[in-house]
Amino acid sequence: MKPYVLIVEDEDALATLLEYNFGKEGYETAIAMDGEEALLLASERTPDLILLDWMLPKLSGIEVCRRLRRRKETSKTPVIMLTARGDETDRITGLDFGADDYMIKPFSMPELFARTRALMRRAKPSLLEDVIRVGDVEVDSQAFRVKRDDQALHLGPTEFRLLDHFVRHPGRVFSREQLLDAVWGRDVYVEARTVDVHIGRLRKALKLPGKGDPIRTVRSAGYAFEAVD
Amino acid sequence: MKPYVLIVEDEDALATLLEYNFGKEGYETAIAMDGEEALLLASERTPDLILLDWMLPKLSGIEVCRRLRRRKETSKTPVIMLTARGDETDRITGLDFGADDYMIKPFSMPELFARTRALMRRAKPSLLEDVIRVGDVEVDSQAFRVKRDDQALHLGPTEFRLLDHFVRHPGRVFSREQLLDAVWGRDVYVEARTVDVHIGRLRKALKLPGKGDPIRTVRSAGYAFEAVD
DNA sequence: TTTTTGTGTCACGCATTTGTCACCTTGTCC
DNA sequence: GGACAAGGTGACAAATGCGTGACACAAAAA
Repeated sequence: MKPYVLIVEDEDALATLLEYNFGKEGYETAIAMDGEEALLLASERTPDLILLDWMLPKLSGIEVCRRLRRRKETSKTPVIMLTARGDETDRITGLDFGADDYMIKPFSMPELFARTRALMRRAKPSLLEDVIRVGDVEVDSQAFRVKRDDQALHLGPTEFRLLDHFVRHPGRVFSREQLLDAVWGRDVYVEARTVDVHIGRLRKALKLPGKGDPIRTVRSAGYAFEAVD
Repeated sequence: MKPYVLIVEDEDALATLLEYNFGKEGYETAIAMDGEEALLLASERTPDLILLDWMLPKLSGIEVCRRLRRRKETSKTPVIMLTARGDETDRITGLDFGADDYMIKPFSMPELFARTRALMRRAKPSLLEDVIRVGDVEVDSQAFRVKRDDQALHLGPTEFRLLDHFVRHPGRVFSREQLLDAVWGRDVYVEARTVDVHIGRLRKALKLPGKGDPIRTVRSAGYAFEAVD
């Protein structure tokens, strides 16, 4: 559903400000207060964008960036460096340590959003698009509408978010835990089997006479959404 | 919605002056200080008009113009070139690089506004109009009048602003918080549920015998305004 | 002033949605 | 086939979200 932004910043005030503004702008956020926590959170759920402070306790921003790049999942995740004026500005400008962009504090929120969107558009355009089609299924996340074969369907909120997530990552298999993280949120506790029930409900809602089931069950692994015609 | 003007100008003083004057004239503005930023901003939100300096760092105005024309969204966006006297005036006069008009610095604001309006009227007349129609609902934001099926309706101020906002973004779902921001203002504190009450009042005010409800409730997400007949 | 109109909250009722469980079906491995 | 594990699903109580009438208060009009 929403793009997931990892904020790595040890200044409480700035971290909170970023979280507030990104939340309002429609992003899901998580905050890491130091480099180690950042790597941990990033491995728990792959972020769609990372805001990375240059000066950090435990591990420097550069080091975090380097390690993120070494991992397969985050090797291409957009990273925006946040630096204070004077932090070896020239080296930062080179961006030769793997960041995609940088902002010098203090910066304006609109500009940060602009760069954020630009980077995400480059990396994962589907995250910013409003209407996505997979096979005969069309999801409009701006109007909150779902169609199959131009037939409007009614989904509950959770089913909608679930489908939205699937449709943005077509073909990929998600475990129940991953789906819980992505659709329900990291903090709520729900039984893993609850996912099954919602998958069932989503299947029922997407059912059309003569049409196949676009959700594939991968035994002992999870579920995937695939195009059918 | 105000027309959105992208100002591409590297001279700080002129850029600020343009922003100030266009803001006062009722336009939304953004400033790009070089060619790359211009392309970035233009892709971020499609402008309704572009003021483009001829001499720019990184990418020349001509090159920017060419690239804008290549993109689908900006292929027909009006572009006014701003040139200093002597900048190969003859070639510029040809306008063969894709601009729609040009002004030689220093120029007079009223003349710039006149050309701006002329170009925008040609490209997108609806932006200059005050009355917007969605389905059978007509809103005149200048005269503060609302009609449905040519039947004049009476709305309170808040209902009017709410409808005005909706009508400018038909089909899109807005959360209560977004509506509070857009209609009440970012700074005032009102309960989110207050939006519900006003939605109810707006619905009642728009009710006409035999006519459907143009406001759609999206459970756990917000409200959207849609054309009905 | 009195009257009218508009605004923001609240509380109650109702319908939908949700998470969980229990029981059933299906798949897999020996 | 039998035994076990994993997935499907109907049922249901609880939670959630929404619509609305009522009300107090403020601002504007008369």
